[in-house]
Amino acid sequence: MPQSIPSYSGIPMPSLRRLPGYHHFLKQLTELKEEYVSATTIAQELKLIPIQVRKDLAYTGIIGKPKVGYPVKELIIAIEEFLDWNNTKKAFLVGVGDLGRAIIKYQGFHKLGVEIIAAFDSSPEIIGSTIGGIKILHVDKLTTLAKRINVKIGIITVPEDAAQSIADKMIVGGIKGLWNFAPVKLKIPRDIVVQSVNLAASLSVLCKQLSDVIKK
Amino acid sequence: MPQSIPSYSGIPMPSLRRLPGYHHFLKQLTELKEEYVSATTIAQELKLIPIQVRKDLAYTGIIGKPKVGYPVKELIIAIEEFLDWNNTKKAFLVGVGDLGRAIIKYQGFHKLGVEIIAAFDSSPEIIGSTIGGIKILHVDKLTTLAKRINVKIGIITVPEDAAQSIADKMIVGGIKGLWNFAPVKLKIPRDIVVQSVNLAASLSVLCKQLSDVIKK
DNA sequence: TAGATTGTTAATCGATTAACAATC
DNA sequence: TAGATTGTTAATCGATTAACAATC
Repeated sequence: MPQSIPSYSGIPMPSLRRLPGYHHFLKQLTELKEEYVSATTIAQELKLIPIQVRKDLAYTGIIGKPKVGYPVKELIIAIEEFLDWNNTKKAFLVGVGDLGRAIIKYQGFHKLGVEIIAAFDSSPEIIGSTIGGIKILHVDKLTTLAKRINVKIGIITVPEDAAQSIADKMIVGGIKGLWNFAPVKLKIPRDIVVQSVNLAASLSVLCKQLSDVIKK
Repeated sequence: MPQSIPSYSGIPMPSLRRLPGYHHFLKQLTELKEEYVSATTIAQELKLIPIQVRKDLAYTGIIGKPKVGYPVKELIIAIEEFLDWNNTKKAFLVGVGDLGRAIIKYQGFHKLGVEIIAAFDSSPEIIGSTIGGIKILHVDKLTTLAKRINVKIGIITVPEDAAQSIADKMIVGGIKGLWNFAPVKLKIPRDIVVQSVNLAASLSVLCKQLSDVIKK
């Protein structure tokens, strides 16, 4: 089997990943009171080509006007609907180190419809404290609480060796989507969705490109 | 122009991104004192298929033995050499918030050959202090210091609106590779390499897959 | 109107996967 | 030896890019 992913709605993964970038730029345009925007303009800003932008946007169901472009407000809404940002999803975060703290405090995920309800750790010093309005609880409460509150997303910011066991607990608690920052390939059932943020991969690519460029 | 990337050594980007994962698994094998490993074994562990593993590994120049597999130690070295991990590269980090702190403290990047030499911020409260053995300096010193010490990598962990100007400073300072955590498309000259960690894209993909799975 | 832009259908390109001979 | 595994060459698949008619 390949690195096959649970059926998602026909959109290619790269297109899906580009959509938030379009949204971001469109939001800037609304501040400038622009009513319409062309694929050409978007492409220039994001260093893409117009045809690619049109293809990507088409997946959201938006319909543009020839000669005019896309209606900015409608397009923003189309992207948000498509990405399901309006549907708030509850999330638990486990592992309140610096990275966990950064994610808890960062306001930007609300607009993606993700709301961190509680955070968990195993260290007695921080359990009971509050960060960015979020209570830090003991990991042991994770599973039962997840079940009770019907939490859908689990954010894993624990060290590598704890990641799998935390993932297991989350899954038992009924969590369906994992956002994983630990450098591990999580072993999970088919019906669970995972996105891993692979920092080592990203930095390695940078180093490799750098050494190639310099060598040349 | 597409999202074209500076000439890197013929390896496809997806293969390049998978290499650190292979390395990680191989390191575990050495602890178990395994001498050889087959593509099949690696594939199972990382949920890939053997042929893909063989193709990826071939880029490093490793030569395996039919029927036996790949020599683990040699393979580890081949990956490290290929990714240029043995060649230590100096890095500056700008933006000492929680995320910046997390990256400074994280030990794992040393093995990728990246050494954070100094960190920068604009907030007087933390300038002068030390985090994880790293001095926090004022951003104004960034450019001249980068030039003097010959720093190659810049890590950008500042808020969105500061990212571009920091990138500019880094480039003036002679930095050639940017590791960017701000949700911005940086505008940079051709000879500069960028890897952006796009958290919004990652989380959006998760949300979309989740809503598709649940809807079904 | 003329020209810019959309959306559709086709062509290209590159990564993944398959087939298979070579080999330990 | 027989069978598992590598590495190479070919086929497939999917994303990107091109071509072009439709249209405001």
